[in-house]
Amino acid sequence: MIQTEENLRPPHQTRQRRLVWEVIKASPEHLDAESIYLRAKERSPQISLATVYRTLTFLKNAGLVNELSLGEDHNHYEAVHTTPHEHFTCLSCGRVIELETPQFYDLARRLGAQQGLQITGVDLHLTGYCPNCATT
Amino acid sequence: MIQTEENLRPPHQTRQRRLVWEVIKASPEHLDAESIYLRAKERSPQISLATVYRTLTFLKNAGLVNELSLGEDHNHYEAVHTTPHEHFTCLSCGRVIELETPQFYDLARRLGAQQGLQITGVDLHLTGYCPNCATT
DNA sequence: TTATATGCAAACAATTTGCATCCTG
DNA sequence: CAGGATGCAAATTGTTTGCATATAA
Repeated sequence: MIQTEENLRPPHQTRQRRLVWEVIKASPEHLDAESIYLRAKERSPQISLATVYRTLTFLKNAGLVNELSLGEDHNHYEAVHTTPHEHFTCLSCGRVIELETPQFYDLARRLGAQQGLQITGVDLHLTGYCPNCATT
Repeated sequence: MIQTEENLRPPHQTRQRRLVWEVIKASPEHLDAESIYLRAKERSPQISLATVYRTLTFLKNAGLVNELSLGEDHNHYEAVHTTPHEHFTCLSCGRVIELETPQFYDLARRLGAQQGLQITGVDLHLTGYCPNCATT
């Protein structure tokens, strides 16, 4: 059926959706679907992994959650920050560090504009060695 | 067996490896494994997808090929350029544009250093609208 | 000749989907 | 009560692996 003002309804507010969203918001790290599932399960043992994935899609569309590709074979998720930021992964210990460097966004927009590109998203993933692991 | 100077042999030079490498070098776009497989198959019909994947791993380790995550559920591959560059994906038409903007690398190294990070890799993926699709 | 590379098919891991049922609004 | 959301299991997709055979050096 075509969605019209008439029949369009707001999405349902369910225990599972609230739960997944709370798990993501509560975590300082970037969880993958499995971890979100396990944490949600602690509070709602019947929740299924499929629902977690469906909810993640829902939250992404709602603009509440970011999906991250950090070079692994599965994705990670984070609550959308008010301020844009980047991710750094240490090649030695695997730690992921967040950086708030708006300079990248300015630079991206500026350089993009020079080529006629309208930049709406900047996804920067840095790799290298963190202070603990740096060789020098 | 443990690899020593004694028993270490150079990798074999096979038709399949040459073929996969030529396909990648010859393509201006960023092919995925399946596309590489299909193109290689035109010239060597018996080649298998498994060999393509194994060769991609081999070429990555050799530093000849880059693996790209462009937001899809599968990876893309490109020959390593002499100059670093970034990728831009148009959200409207899907076109991928390459940008050569060393500024990002300088900025990344500079900002990283400020936090004690030794940056070895900069993976930047821009999204937005290309000149044809820009709404202005 | 001998370790390495290949092809095939089976195994895997992450994610998606069909369907019957449940539940929110 | 009606349409959306869930749970379960099965299906898909991208990628990897075991093993017998073929091949480069």
